[in-house]
Amino acid sequence: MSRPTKLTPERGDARTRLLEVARDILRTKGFAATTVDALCDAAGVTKGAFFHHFKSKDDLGVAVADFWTETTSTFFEGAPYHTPGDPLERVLAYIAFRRAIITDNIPDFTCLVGTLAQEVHSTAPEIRDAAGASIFGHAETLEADIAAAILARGIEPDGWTPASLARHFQTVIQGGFILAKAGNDPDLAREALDHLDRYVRCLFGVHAVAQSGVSQ
Amino acid sequence: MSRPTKLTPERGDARTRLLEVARDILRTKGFAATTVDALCDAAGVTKGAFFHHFKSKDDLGVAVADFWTETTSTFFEGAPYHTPGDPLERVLAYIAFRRAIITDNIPDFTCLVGTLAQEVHSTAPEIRDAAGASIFGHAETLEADIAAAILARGIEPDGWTPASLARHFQTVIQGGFILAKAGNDPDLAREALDHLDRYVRCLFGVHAVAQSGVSQ
DNA sequence: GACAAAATACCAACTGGTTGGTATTGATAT
DNA sequence: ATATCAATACCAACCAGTTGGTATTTTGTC
Repeated sequence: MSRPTKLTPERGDARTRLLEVARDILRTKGFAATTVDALCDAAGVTKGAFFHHFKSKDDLGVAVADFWTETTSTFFEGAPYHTPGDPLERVLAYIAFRRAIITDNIPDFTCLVGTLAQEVHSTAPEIRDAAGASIFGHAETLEADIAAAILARGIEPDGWTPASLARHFQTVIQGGFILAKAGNDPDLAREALDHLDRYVRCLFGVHAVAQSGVSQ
Repeated sequence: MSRPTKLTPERGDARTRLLEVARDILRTKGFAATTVDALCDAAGVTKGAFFHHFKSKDDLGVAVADFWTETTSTFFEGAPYHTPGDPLERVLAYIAFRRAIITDNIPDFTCLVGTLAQEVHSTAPEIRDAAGASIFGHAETLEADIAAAILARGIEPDGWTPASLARHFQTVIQGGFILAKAGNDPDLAREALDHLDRYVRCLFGVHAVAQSGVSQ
C-alpha cells in the first residue's frame, strides 16, 4: 500500500511498479483499452502518484516503451546465443533462442513495442517512435554477427545487407506474433522462426541439422 | 441524412456505410480508440441506426472483419498474379503483387484484420477469430499454386509444406506492416517482401532476375 | 391490385457509468 | 525546513448503449 520507504523497499518505487504493470497489462489489452485507473489499481498506487510521475497517459506510453528497451537489452545481452565462436552459429543460435523463449501463454512472449507501434502509429507519434527505436535498436545488435558471418563464410550477398537481414529477423518475429495471436496458437510463432532459420541457412549455403519443427 | 430508399440508393444503406467507414477508421486508429459516435458521424447516420444494425461495438468488430474477408477475397481473385501458366511464376507474382500495392500512405495498404487480431486477441475472442479466419483463409488460397510449383519444379520440401509456406507469406506480410508502422516508412514493408521473394527462389532453387530492391 | 398489418430502417434525445486529468492536503527523507 | 512523493477527493467531458418514436418497405389477404 505504502510508499517506497525503507520499511518496504522491496516493492520498488511507484514509478517502477507502474511501468511493470503497464508492460504486462498493455501487452495483453493494448494501450487504448487500458485505463489509468486499472494501472494504478494493479500497481497499488493512486492516481495522484501516477500523474506525479507521468504527465499524461501518452507520457507513460513513451516511458514504458523506453523501459522495454532497457530491460530487453539487458535480457538479450545476457542470453546464451553469444557464446559460439563461429558468427553464423551465433546468428542461428539467436533464432533458436527466440524460438526457445516462446511459451504457452501468448502475452508472456509477445512484444510490447510491436503491439504499441501497431496500435498508435498514427495517433501517438511519440509512442510510435519510442517503440520503433526499440525494435530497430534491437535489430542493430544483430548486424555485427551477420556481417562477420558473411566474411567467415566467404559469401557474397546479392541484394541484401546485414542491416536489411537483421530487420527481416524482426519482421518474421513480429509477423509470427501476429499469426500466433490471430490463430491463438503459439506454434505459429515457432513455425515462423523455423522458416527464418531455413532462409538464413539458404543464404549462407549450409544445410539444416536434425531439427524439431512444428511445420505440418 | 437520408435512408436507403429507392430515392437515394447510391449512398448504400446505413449498415454498409458504417462498415466502410469502420474499415478505414479502425485501420488508422485501432478498435478501442475509435468511438461509436465517430463511426456514426463519418457514416452520416445516428447511433440509433448503429445499434439497429449491430447489437454492440464488438458485434461491429466481427462484422467488419467479415466484410474485410469478402472484399479482399474479391480483390485478390481478380488480381493479375493468377495469369502465368507456370505455378511458381504465379507464386512469385503474388509476392510481386503484394509489393506493388504498397503505397505512400501506411493506413491505405496495411491489413485491418492483422491490426484487429493484434489488438483484441485476448479481450474480444469473437473479433480475433473472425480476423484469424480472414488471414488463414487468404493463406489457404495460395496453397494450390505452391503445391503445383513443388510438383512442376520437382523439388522435395525438407521440413515445410505448402500450408506452412503459405502461412509464412502472411507472417512476412504482417511483420512488414509492423515494421513499416514502427519506422513510419512503407519501404520497410517492401523490403520484407524482397526477402520473401529471395526465400522462395532459394527453396525452389531458382535465381532472381534483375530486381528493384530497396534494401540498403 | 388495393389495403391493412407487420417488419424493417432509421432518428433525436437521453442515461448512467467511466475517462483522463486536477486541486489540495499530508507524509517522508535529507 | 523544504523539496519530493503520494493520498484523497473531485470534475467536466466522453463513453457505450437505451428509449420511444417515425418513415419506409414488404408481406399477407381478399
